[in-house]
Amino acid sequence: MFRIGDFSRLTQVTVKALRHYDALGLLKPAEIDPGSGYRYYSVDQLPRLNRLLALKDLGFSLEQIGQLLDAELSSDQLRQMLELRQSEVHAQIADEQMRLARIKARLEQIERGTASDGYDVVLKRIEEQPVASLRDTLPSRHAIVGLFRELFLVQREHGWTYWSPTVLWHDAEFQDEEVDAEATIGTVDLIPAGGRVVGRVLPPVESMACVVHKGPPATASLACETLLNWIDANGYELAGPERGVLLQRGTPDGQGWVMEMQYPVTMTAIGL
Amino acid sequence: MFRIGDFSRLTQVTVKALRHYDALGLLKPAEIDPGSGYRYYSVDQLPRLNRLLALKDLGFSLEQIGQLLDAELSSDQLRQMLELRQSEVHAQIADEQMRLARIKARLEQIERGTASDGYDVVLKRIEEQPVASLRDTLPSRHAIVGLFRELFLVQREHGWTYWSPTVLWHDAEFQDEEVDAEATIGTVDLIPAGGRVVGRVLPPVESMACVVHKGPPATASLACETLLNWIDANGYELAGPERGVLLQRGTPDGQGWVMEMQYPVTMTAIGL
DNA sequence: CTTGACTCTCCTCCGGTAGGAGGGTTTAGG
DNA sequence: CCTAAACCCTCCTACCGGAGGAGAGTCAAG
Repeated sequence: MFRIGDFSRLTQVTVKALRHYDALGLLKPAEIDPGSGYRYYSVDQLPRLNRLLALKDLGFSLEQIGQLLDAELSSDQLRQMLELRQSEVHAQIADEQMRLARIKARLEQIERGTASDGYDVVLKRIEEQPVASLRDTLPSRHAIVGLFRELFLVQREHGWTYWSPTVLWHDAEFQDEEVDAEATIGTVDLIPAGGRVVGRVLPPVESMACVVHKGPPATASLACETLLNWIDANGYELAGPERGVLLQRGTPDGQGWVMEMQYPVTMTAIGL
Repeated sequence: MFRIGDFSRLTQVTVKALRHYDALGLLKPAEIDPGSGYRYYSVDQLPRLNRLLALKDLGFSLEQIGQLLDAELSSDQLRQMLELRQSEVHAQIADEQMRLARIKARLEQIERGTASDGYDVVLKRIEEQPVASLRDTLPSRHAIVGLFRELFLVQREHGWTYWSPTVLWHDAEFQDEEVDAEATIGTVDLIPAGGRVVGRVLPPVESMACVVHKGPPATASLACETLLNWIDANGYELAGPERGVLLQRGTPDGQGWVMEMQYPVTMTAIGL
């Protein structure tokens, strides 16, 4: 019979942990002195403790270990739990490797001196969204202003409430002539059919890489660049039309503008 | 200005989290209504929140993020923190992969039907230990009994207190003739020089793979087998003499014996 | 004016211990 | 027999990043 300190030295398990396992019912001491409350352990308990430690090493929680220790596990059930655990660990490793990729990308950014001040890329889910939409082929990207002017004319005419003016660039690659652009505003009002402005629902996007750009729309190129670098460096690829969301309209002299550039992405085959 | 719920929808960050960041001083709302306590956020706060989220994605704690956000980080300091983080993530991935290996080994054990009932391998550090030692070349492993008999004769003669009778098998490979064996007992008493029994200190072992075997010493072969399988399956290799520690002496009819088999191990080159 | 959606603060919970306060017990030596 | 050191006990708090809920107050639309 060992006192808790001796048993702790024997097994390399801290006294605190042994008491904790006792409290959780995972490893009751062979005997407890009713007078002093001292715990006394016997060598017979070593196998149980070792099983506990082995399961802990496999990453099971103490609660799960409690079930596994007492449940006289059929080897089939044990296998199931192990397989579950295996896939969990797999998932976690994948997670950590992606994190590592992000850190590396960041470090490389610093090495290259591409400061990308204030641009931080965030990956998020975008919900589907009902919009009033006006799509056309434009001579250049700048012409998007005219498209929105036309859209807002219709909006004011019907008195629709709206939010988040958003442009979608439908061209697979960047170009500055014959641009396929779509101007949209979020709204729940009914859009009459037959006009140039149509009602539709923007599809949800599972993975949208986003940066916020403060400044007039024309100065957003560095933001876009940062975003594209990030996407490349982290093993993603473009998976749909780029969006530009106007979060706050500024003044004509360039003050107060805030917009968010959004690129739908998926993992590349390499990343998986 | 957004109320917390709207800001939450905009950024995909839960209301709870936003309040938490406020409490920690990571992201104070642009304005708080003194009457109602309502938090109001502005688009100007998006860049800061995005930076926070980006750092969180890299695995920094909120406390670290607090420093990074406010410290006007020199890019050099940032790089150092990123590199530190990188090595931490590396270490964690290595950890998880070893865990995965252990789980796989366990699953394979089940597949093979090698039940290995009650044998659970534990890796621990063994401290250095002063012992009285008697080493000799034996005709067979069984002859270890005679070696211990001689050792205990000397022990009783001097009245040494002792603990943990331990045998060390010095042969690099298993053999059953001309066995190089060492019988030891832990003791702090002074061992006189000149006799067959000598005093020495067993070296500490960083990684000792151990199993506890209940039953007389002669029946320990399954335990050893389990241990060797485990060592192989988990990417370790033998790194020193095998030890057998007698934890509880039983009766001659085989009742009450408890011993621990110990193999010093190191990672194989592959494992690293 | 009501209703329903929204917000506030404050509390507990998760896991697996670590650390410490405050007090009792055992053991070895003088 | 006495004392000091080492050991043990229980109970409380802290860590991390929130989630969940209670109970109460606030806002906007009809």
